Amino acid sequence: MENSTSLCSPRMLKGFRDTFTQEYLARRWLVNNVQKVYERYGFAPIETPALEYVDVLGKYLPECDTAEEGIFSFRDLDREWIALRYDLTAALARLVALYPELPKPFRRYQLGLVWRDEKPGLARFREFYQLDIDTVGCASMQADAEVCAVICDALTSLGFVVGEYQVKVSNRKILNGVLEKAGIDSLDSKGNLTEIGLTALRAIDKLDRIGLRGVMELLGPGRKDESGDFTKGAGLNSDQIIWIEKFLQIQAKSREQFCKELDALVGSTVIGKQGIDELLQIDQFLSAVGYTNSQVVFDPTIVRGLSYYTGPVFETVLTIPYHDEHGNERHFGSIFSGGRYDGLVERFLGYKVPATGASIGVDRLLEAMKCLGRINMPKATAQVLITSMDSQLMPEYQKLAFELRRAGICTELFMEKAGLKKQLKYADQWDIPLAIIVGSNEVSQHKVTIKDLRKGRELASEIKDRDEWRRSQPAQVIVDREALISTVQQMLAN
RNA sequence: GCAGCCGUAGCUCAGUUGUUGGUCUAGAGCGCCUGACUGUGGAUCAGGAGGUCAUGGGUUCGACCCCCAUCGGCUGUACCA
Repeated sequence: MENSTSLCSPRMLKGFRDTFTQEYLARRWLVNNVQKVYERYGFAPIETPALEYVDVLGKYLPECDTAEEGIFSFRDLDREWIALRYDLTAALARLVALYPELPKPFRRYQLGLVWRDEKPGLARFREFYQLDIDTVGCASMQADAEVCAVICDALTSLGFVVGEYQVKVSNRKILNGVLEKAGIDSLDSKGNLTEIGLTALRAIDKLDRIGLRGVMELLGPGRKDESGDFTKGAGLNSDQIIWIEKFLQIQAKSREQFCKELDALVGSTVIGKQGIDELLQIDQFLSAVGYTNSQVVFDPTIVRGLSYYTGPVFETVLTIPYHDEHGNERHFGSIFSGGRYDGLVERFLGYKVPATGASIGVDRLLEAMKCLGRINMPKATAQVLITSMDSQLMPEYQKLAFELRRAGICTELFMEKAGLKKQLKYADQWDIPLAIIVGSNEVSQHKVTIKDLRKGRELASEIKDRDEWRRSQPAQVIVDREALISTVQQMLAN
């Protein structure tokens, strides 16, 4: 035996996962459904590399000659800084800039792994899938409204009904209007967010976690959480905070009503007015095609990722709660988010290219659906296991297997030497629904035995006498060899 | 990054407790393997395999238990383009 200290430990990077069949099939089902919805709107699939130059991703720090934290980066043979992509949007901007001849609007969707070198947590990984949809080169609010509609349709295709999800929409221009109204310089001369504006937006973004009072503390001097940690605030005065509080507390029965309330608050600022107009246009489209206020709602507390959004922002939540291991009621985080980013391509081309889109957190949504019992996938693809208890009969088993496969039935043949008991247990462990048993008895009578393991499992609770149970075998049938395929098809069907 | 809690079998954990470190060559449940059942999974019963008590050092006659360090995990918080 090797000394155990000389063995290599099969360890794995934290925040990375192996995906087994059950989860793989569930993800494939989810992705297929959503992609079909995307295509129904005329979006087309593309793919881009996993690696990009760090400066293209916008993450190069020239003064340090290194990449920003939070991304996986390294140098290649040419000593160039490159990195694994942390989202799909940066690559889309690069793509649009690299192929200016692409007819606009350019409407694409993309499924891909992205990587972030951050602290992993509950349903937070360092490698995960995103499934993005974007329209590039269309400034109309109809494109933004369409994104909301796509989100609703995608969730519908996964079995969610109205009332189980909510697309929350706000607009960065409104937030800027509120800050302006409160006398906060949120934008500098180039239109970028200032430090104080950034801190204020971060505070607002935390509303769902720390509550209104927590947000107010963060807007003012700062906040101490229950662990005793202190977070420095934005240092706003109470008059300024009241403006923001008024804004956050807007509640309206409808999107239109929300815009009215908003108008009273920030309609007097140019940027705020613009933001309200944009929301009204989105409402117009959505209302015209029947997306109700319970599906898409205007919500002042939505902020989204801090830098590149320039207009409407979206965030989708599941309104169904779930219960954690302690029995506490909890809610899933945002599963489908995005917004308008008219400035992203400007970095490459020198002029603005309007763009809007959204991204599904595939793994997070999958996790939620698993929690809710909305996805149930088998552990294996085989529907039938042909047991082999007599090696002399192997040619016959092979024939059975190929007949079933030619009929389109996923079939596995047990090839190892093992007792029937072990083989049936194997089928049971992998959730294979049917087992075929053929021994000398069956061969001499030109029959096959087909055992329904799912049905057997159900009936097992009624077992009283084992011998009796074994003699009667209620979950299996013996049929003519010729009737194999039709019987299997019939048994799989119900 | 900061703070708190934790690390004993494949998994979930017991054992360490305010007068104490010796009973531990360390247990349970689940899972796994074998058999009762020479051709039948899930029930029942019997048996079996599986642990350098995270790692390294220290205190001690003696450490799973006390002290220090390291590593790993969980939770909260910060950051998250």
